Amino acid sequence: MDAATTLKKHDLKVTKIRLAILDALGKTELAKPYAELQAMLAEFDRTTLYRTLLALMEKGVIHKALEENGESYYALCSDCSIETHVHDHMHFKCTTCGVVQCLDLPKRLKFSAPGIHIDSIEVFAKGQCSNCN
Amino acid sequence: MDAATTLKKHDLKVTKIRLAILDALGKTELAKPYAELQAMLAEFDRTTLYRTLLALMEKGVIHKALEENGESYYALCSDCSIETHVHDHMHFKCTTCGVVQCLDLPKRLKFSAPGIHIDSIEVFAKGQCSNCN
DNA sequence: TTTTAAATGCAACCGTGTTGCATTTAAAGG
DNA sequence: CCTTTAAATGCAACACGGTTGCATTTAAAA
Ligand SMILES: [Mn+2]
Ligand SMILES: [Mn+2]
Ligand SMILES: [Zn+2]
Ligand SMILES: [Zn+2]
Repeated sequence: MDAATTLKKHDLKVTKIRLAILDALGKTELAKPYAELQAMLAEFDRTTLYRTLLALMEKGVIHKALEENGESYYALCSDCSIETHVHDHMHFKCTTCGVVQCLDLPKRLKFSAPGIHIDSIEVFAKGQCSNCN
Repeated sequence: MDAATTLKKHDLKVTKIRLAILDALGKTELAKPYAELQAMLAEFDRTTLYRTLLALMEKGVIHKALEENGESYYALCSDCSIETHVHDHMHFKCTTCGVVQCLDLPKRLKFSAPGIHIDSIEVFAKGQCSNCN
């Protein structure tokens, strides 16, 4: 599906920066750091980038893969909508080359603790990617 | 063990702000947001707070429990040192009252993916704490 | 083509991260 | 208890992302 169709499906107007963001994130499971997005989208005002990322996240088009040392990484969602945000995957960062990717989880995670109720679980792993080991 | 002894054990000089940070974090598994620490430690320069948090983390006295929306939460380590940083626990945030705590994991986590090597895993869960459900 | 709610650009403010440098201080050694 | 000095602290300064208000532009419905 092309970017414009994706936007329409999520009730988002088709605008230049939205197409550019989807293009920048590509079609892979790789996440991009905010600074890199900002650089690729330097023609747009950073406030617009900020609000567009918020809108795309809210509508389930993209998600924040992780936040580390004040740096945020963004990636495309595979199958989210404004009412359903499900991420059955973990996030992995290669400590050698710095690449961040979304990886499928072998099985659905299930934790419990006395007295508390868990709604969602995020997993973040670090190590070496296939190119670096 | 008192705060001064803890600092000495980790090769840290006993200073006012270090004692104050350990005092602020208390003896529990509860994590404190940076802003709250900053408010409790307003008598110190924020640069000193910044560098002291870095030093305490490096030496294994405290750890950053989580980063969410640009806000960092800090908590005491239970058994870390400068050469060994092991956190066999998950982090939990109550979406109702906002409390963040370190929770023991039932079992050691083990994930794998083709081609990659995983060194460490962090788990972050959201839900309702025992006071809020 | 007209209309209008939504999107964008711009200015402005805030808080945190980060570094350099001068001053103060913890604590080791005598 | 003094002296000494590496480490810690305070202060200034800058970078950068988050956030909001408001005026202008624009996507797309009618
Ligand atoms: Mn992801
Ligand atoms: Mn913890
Ligand atoms: Zn790598
Ligand atoms: Zn609660």
